[in-house]
Amino acid sequence: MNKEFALGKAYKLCSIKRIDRLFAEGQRLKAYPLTLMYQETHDEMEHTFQVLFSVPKKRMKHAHDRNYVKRCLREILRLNKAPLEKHLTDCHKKINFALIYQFNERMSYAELEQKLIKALDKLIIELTHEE
RNA sequence: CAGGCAAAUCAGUCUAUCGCUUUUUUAAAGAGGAAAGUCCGGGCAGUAUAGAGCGUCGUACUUCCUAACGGGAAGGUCUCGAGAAAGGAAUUUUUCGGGAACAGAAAGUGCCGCAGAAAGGAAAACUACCUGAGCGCUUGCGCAAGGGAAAAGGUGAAAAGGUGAGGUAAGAGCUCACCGCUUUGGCAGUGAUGUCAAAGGCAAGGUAAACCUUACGAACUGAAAGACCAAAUAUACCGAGGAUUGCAGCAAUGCAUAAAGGGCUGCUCGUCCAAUCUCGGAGGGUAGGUUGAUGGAUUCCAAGCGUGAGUUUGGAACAAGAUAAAUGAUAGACAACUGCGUUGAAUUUUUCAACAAAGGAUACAGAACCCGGCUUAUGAUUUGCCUUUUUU
Repeated sequence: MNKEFALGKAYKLCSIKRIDRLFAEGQRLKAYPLTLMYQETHDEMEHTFQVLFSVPKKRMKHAHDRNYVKRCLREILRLNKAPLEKHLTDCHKKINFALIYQFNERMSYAELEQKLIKALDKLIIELTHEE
């Protein structure tokens, strides 16, 4: 089976300690309506990055709306993660990052796709700059 | 045609591509009627607990159902609206549809604005009514202290039983009939209550969603509860083994080292204790993981019992288990439904049947230990009842 587009459990950032550290020490990258928190790491991981999706309850009151946005984000990342993965493999880097949705209403899949791809491009540029 | 109430059913299906979670991994399964609000009640778990009382909180017509409830079923009472019947009237009976925080006001305390003469002590005399000491004179009229009187007027949510008659100076349950009320007793009912009879001239108005009284119930916490496994690191503890020195000083001692002190002895050796190092064990326990946690007051079907909520017996089924939290995204098709139109029949407003362009799933909403309820949100269809409007 072609695993090119898979985004399984190993990609998920689950450890509470790592999440705490990410939010305490990580760097912030704004790409409205999304915010990325990212941090280079040396933890043992199967893949080049681990990610978590967050939609604040403050902004989206209903659970079904939050679920919808998270699903869309996950789906888009799944389909568009290739460039990021390639870059990280080339540089021999590993990162943890969080995707935070900072908008008060639901967006369509197409809109979100556009925004997220932009954000990922920005992230790659930032990572290059750091070197 | 529109609106309201009640009940029932459903909450899209299929295909392709790329994915997610779980498990017994060539495969199978994967959100709701409210998963929601977290408002009640239980299970489950931990902690506490001799018994009793006070306090606090909750509940409040009756009986029943239930694991339990503040939930439900059946019944009762009162009350509101509409209608009908009896009667001269007061009033009573009855039908249909709603509503009730529906225990106690004769244990005690508090409160009852404005209006009104008087609003709780069985109160109160403004107008009008009756009587009239006395005064004035035109001698049968006027004024009038005081007294009688709750019948009429007026005020109020409410004026102290009602209607009719007798009675009286005028009046009054003062007396009588009927109605209502209260008390007592009989009968019916498991009971709330109902009904019949007798007695009482009728007495202590409302407010308990004011304090309060009475009866019944409640120990507290909450799945982040609780139980278990357990790396790394450090280690009070246990066992085995190693090492126990160097420098300064007469010595005490000081310095160094991971550590090198004390008992037995005059001293050395030895041995014991302590300290220290290495290895092993053990314990608690962090990261992390397992469990709790999905087979149950379960669901469906049938039969019996019960007015009913329910319940008993038999048979069948296993139906999400995630944990920064899965159950999705994209594209297409189908279908419920709406139906521009076309054809046929009855007919010539229209009705019924068939075909059908086009539109076409859109509402409320996402399990977080599990159940029973309640409440709220909400799309569509069907059935029943009620109301309004228009047309014939």
